[in-house]
Amino acid sequence: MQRWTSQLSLILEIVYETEHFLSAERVHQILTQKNANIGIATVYRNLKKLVGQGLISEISWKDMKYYTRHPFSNAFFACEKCGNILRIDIPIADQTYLSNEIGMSVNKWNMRFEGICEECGRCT
Amino acid sequence: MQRWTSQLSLILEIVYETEHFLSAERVHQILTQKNANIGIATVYRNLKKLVGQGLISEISWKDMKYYTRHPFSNAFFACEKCGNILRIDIPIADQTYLSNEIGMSVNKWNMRFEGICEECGRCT
DNA sequence: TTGTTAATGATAATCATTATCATTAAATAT
DNA sequence: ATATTTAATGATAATGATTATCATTAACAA
Repeated sequence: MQRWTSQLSLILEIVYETEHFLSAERVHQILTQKNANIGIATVYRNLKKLVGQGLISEISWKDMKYYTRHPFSNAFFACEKCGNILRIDIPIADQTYLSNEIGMSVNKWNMRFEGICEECGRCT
Repeated sequence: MQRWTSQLSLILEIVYETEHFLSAERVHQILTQKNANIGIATVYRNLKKLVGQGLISEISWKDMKYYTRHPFSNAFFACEKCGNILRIDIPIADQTYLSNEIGMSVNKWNMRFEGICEECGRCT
């Protein structure tokens, strides 16, 4: 059976209070800032577990994995300059709309966009 | 300046004659089958170079990178039943349209859909 | 044909992630 | 409340895909 540990709780909390994507290392950083002394292995373990339970979701970009509180399907924008990964909401990202557009029943999707984010675009 | 080597040529050829995604290791395997004795480091190096030149494109899936002859941006549909990965063309996948929709300049995108394909849907 | 230097190949290094294992602490039974 | 069971933790070693290093090779221009 599964045990609800304080570590798991804290990690879930951090992912849930963040709108965008976090790497495992970033989660560990935040934990340290909060004076929670949790081993990096436990962070990796619990993020993986939470994905398995469908509470959060995971994407791969370049050489790392990133996590977000939005389970399942996501659209995200990765800035080529600052490296931030922003979750975005786009109207086309609708299950029914997509199924019609594609002509097959879509259960899950993942859209990755790369470019220059608003902030980086402003300060050329 | 850049040099057109026999190794680069062979690697590009292999990616171009394959419709699906290939890992670096798979490319190396195929090279070996063709009796081309090319070091694995060269395979990685040249795949990366070809991506940089926009001749092929790269995705990250789980813990590995995969390469396809379709440059830059791709839409794929993975059938959960038969496991086939179909490359699809969808009208929403237009650079300008997407940039407007998202509000940031999109240079590159990648869409992965998962569900039941037409054929599998027909013969429930 | 020769000189320059980018590319190669063998392999060591890197680095994100996972496995190991002794110890700790949830959850359950007493 | 206490003891028991065993999943979870934390420190760290191991893994594995990818990248860096460097002596050697081979494109390509002169």
